[in-house]
Amino acid sequence: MTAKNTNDAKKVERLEVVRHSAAHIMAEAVSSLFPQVELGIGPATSEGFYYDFDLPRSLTPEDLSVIETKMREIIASDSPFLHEETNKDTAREIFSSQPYKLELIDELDDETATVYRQGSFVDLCRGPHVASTGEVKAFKLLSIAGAYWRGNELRPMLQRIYGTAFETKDELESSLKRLEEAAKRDHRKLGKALDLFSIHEEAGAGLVYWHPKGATIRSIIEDFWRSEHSKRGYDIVYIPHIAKIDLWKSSGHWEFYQDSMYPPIDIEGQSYLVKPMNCPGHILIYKTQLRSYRQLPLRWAELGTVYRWERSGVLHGLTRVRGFTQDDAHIFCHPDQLEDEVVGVVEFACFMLQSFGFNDYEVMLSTRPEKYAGTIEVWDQATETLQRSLERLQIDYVIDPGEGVFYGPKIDISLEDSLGRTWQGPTIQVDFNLPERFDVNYIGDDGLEHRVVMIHRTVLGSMERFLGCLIEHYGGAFPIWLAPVQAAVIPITDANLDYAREVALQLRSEGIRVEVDERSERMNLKIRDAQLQKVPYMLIIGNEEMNNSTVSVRLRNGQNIRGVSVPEFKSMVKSAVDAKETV
RNA sequence: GCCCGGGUGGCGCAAUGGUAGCGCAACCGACUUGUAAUCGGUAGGGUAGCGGUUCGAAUCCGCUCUCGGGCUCCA
Repeated sequence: MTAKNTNDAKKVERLEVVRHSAAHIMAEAVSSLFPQVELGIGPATSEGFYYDFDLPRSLTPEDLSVIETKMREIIASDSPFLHEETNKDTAREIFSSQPYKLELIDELDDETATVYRQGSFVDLCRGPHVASTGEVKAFKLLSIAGAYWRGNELRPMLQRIYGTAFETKDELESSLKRLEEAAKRDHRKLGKALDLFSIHEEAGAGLVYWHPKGATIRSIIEDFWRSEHSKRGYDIVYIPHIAKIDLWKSSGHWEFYQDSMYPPIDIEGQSYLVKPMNCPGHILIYKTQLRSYRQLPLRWAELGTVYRWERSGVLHGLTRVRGFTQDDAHIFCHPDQLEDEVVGVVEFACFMLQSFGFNDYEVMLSTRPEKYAGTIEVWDQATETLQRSLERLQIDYVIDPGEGVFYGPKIDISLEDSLGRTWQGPTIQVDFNLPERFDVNYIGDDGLEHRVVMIHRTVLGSMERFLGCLIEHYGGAFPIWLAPVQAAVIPITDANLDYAREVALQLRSEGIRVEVDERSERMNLKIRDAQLQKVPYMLIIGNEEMNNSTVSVRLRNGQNIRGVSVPEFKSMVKSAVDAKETV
C-alpha cells in the first residue's frame, strides 16, 4: 500500500499561488473586454484554475484566445499585486456593482475584508498572490463551461473559464502533452478503435453493448473475480432483475432512492421495479432459513446488473451509465465479526486492484448524510468500526463528512491510473438498517434471535466503470492475460497460409487466443494493423519458419525474436499470463 | 436536469443558402512480398429525427433524440 504524500508541499503551495494569480489576471482581462461583467469566484484547483463570470453573452472558443492575448498584455505590464485590508462597509462600496461579491462579503466571518489590486482591477480575495503579474510565466486557457453560482442548481448559471498555469513553460508543455496523451487513451475512442463496446442512440443512452473483444476481457476478469471470491469463502448467488414495489418499500429504497429508480412497471395489476441494487434479493435468500451464529459470516457475491436513472447530462462512456453490473457481495455477520470482515474486504479490494496494476489509491471514509435511516448511535458505532479497520491496516484515509449512503457509512477507494488520474472504484458499506427493516436475524449461542450486521461491498466497483478505467490505464495495450487477441499470426505469402493455420490451431488448443491474418496483403500492413490493435504478440511466418517449424515473434514494443519453436512460444505466453505481464 | 458546443457513408473528416466530397475500411482485380500503410478499379450517404422559413436547406428557425466540455449527482 503506497501512501500518497505531497512530496514537495512548498512547490505545491507556490504553484497554487501562481494559479490563483493567473485567475485574477484572467478576471482582469475579461473585465476589460466585458466591462459589464459580474464576477463570481476564481480559485486555483489541483489541475489549474478557473473563474466564474456572469456575462451579457455566451463565450465562444474564439474568445479564449482574445482573453489570452489580453492576459499577456497584463503580464507584460508587470503590475504589482497590492494587498489591502479594509472593513466590510468599504468593501461593499468597492464592489457595489458586483452582486456576487456583495454576497460573499456578507458572509465573511469577521469585519475585515481583504482585497487585492493589480492595475485597475480589484478583487475580493484572501490571497496570497505573487508579487506582480509578470511572475505568471506559463499559462493556457483550456475550456468554457457552465457552472451554477456556488454549485447550487437553483442559483444562476455562470460561465466558467478553465485554465492552467505552471511556474515554467516546460512544465506547462509537459502538462499539455499529458492532456493530449489522456485524450488518446480515452476509453470511448479506444472502445471504438479496438472494437470493444458500443452505446446506441436508438437503443438508449447509458446502456452498453459489449462486442466480442470487450466481452472477452470482461469475462476473463469475471472468471478471475469468481475464483478469487471462492478462495476467500464467498459463495455465488443470482437474483432476478425486477421485484414487486413492496420489496423496495420494505428496503427503504423507494423512500430514499426513488430519484434514481425507474418508474414502476405494471404487471397484471401489480407494480414491479427494476432493481437499482442487489441487496434485498440477497436478504430474501438469507431469510429462507433460520440461521445459526455458527453459519456466520455468510459471504454472498453476485455480478449483479442494476439499473439507475442517471440524469442525461451526467452520462459518460463506460464510467457513468444507466445499466451496470456491480461486482457486488453482501456479508451477513454478527457485530463481533464486523471489524475482521471489513479488514478482509479492504485487503481483498487492494489485492484486486494490484492485480490490475493499480498500486496507488486513495481511501475515503464517508460519514452520515443529511437523509439517513436508523439511529445516530448505530451510525456512530458503524463509523467507528470502519475507522478501526483502516487503522488496523495502517491505511491513510480522508474523512468525507456527510457523504455516506442513506443506510450506512462507507469506505470508498479511488484508484490512480497510469496517468495519475483518479477513478472511483471499490466501495465498502456497513448497513445496520436493512437487517432492521427486513428483520434479518441469526440464532446466537444463547438460543435467542439477534440482528445480523450487513456489509455491502464491491472490490472493483462496476464492470463497466472498471473496464473503462482499465482501458485508459493500459491505453488499450492490455496485459497478456487480458488481451482479447494474444497473438496475431501473420503469414508472409499465401504459400505460408497452411502452416500459419496449423500454428494457430496448436496454440488455440492450449487456450491461447490467436487470429490468423489471412488477407492477401503485405506483411507490413498486417503488422501495422496488429500494432494498432495493440496485439501483444505477432507471429511472422515465412518460408524460413515453415521449413524449421518455428515462428518469428514480434512484440508490440517492436522487439523481435526469430526462430522460436511453437512449444517455446506456448510457454512464453503461459508464463506471461501467469505473471500478468504487460510486455 | 441546467449552461455552452456538436451530430454528414462502417470509421475519421470536408462542403455555411445553389441540387454532398475526401481518406481509411468494404467489395473486385493484379501483385506473393521478411518486421508499422502495394497498385488499380467498383459500390456506398442525401446530411440524427420531425416540423417550419425559402424558388432552393447539410447550412437559417423550432421541437425531440443523442454526443462532447462542465455544474449538480454517482458504482
